Amino acid sequence: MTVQRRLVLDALQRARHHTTADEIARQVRARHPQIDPSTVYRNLEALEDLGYVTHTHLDDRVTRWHRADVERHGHLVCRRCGSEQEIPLRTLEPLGRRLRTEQGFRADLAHSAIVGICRECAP
Amino acid sequence: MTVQRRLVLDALQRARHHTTADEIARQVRARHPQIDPSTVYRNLEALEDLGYVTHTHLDDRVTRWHRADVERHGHLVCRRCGSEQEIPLRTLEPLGRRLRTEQGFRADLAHSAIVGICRECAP
DNA sequence: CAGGTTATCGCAAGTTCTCGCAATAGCGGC
DNA sequence: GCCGCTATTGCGAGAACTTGCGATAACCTG
Repeated sequence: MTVQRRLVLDALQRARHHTTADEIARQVRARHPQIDPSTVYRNLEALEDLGYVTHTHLDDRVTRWHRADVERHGHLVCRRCGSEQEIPLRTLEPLGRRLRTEQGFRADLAHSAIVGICRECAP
Repeated sequence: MTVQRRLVLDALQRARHHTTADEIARQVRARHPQIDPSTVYRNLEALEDLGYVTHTHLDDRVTRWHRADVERHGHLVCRRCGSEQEIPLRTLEPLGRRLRTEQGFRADLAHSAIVGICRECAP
């Protein structure tokens, strides 16, 4: 556990959840400008391998990072207005069970948000 | 419908499905090197707005493009071995209905692959 | 605690995709 | 066909990562 790795973890601790790697890099570099962004990116991956952090995919492009100990949950993202909504994993579990029994596939349904049109944007 | 747009559509027609924008740009530029990659990217978006093409997200990072007239289906991607498996949308429909009635959310369950561990990689 | 092995770091260059802008091509009305 | 308007293009710059590499720090092992 190096200094750099500690700083990445601290920044992640401070930001409540769903932070981008870029944002973390910015925070770390605000206090320690000599730390390279690539170090932050690499440490997020390393910390994920070690089980300290996880990432999810909310909207189409950016990866969001958070501590591994926060409660897991699903996401609904509206493709029209961009709103993000959290839903309990319980809602997704029936599908998880089905994929497990029918395909032998162990789905991680919290990993990617479900894209669609939210109630407010529906015609 | 400009020449460039036609070429992008043709390249997409030729590649069976799940092509990357980068690959399409490469193909188009093989014959017409003066066409800029940014034009390809912009045209994929434009063609999507026009309803000719769609994109999905398979593994974590790259966007995959395909013609809009191919049958829609879900994807299971193994995070360990990277294998991709197609599943009928029918399997995902119960969840779609549930999100619709409980949250008023119209989910597009073909848009993002479901990530997990496939049968072969399971311990 | 010295010596060697391995992991990690900072830097620089490379990828892939995005954006702003001036030039231009397509297109409808005359 | 010509004119003017708008959409589209190529180009250059830039954002957001990724990768290769030599230097350095961490960590065994005796």
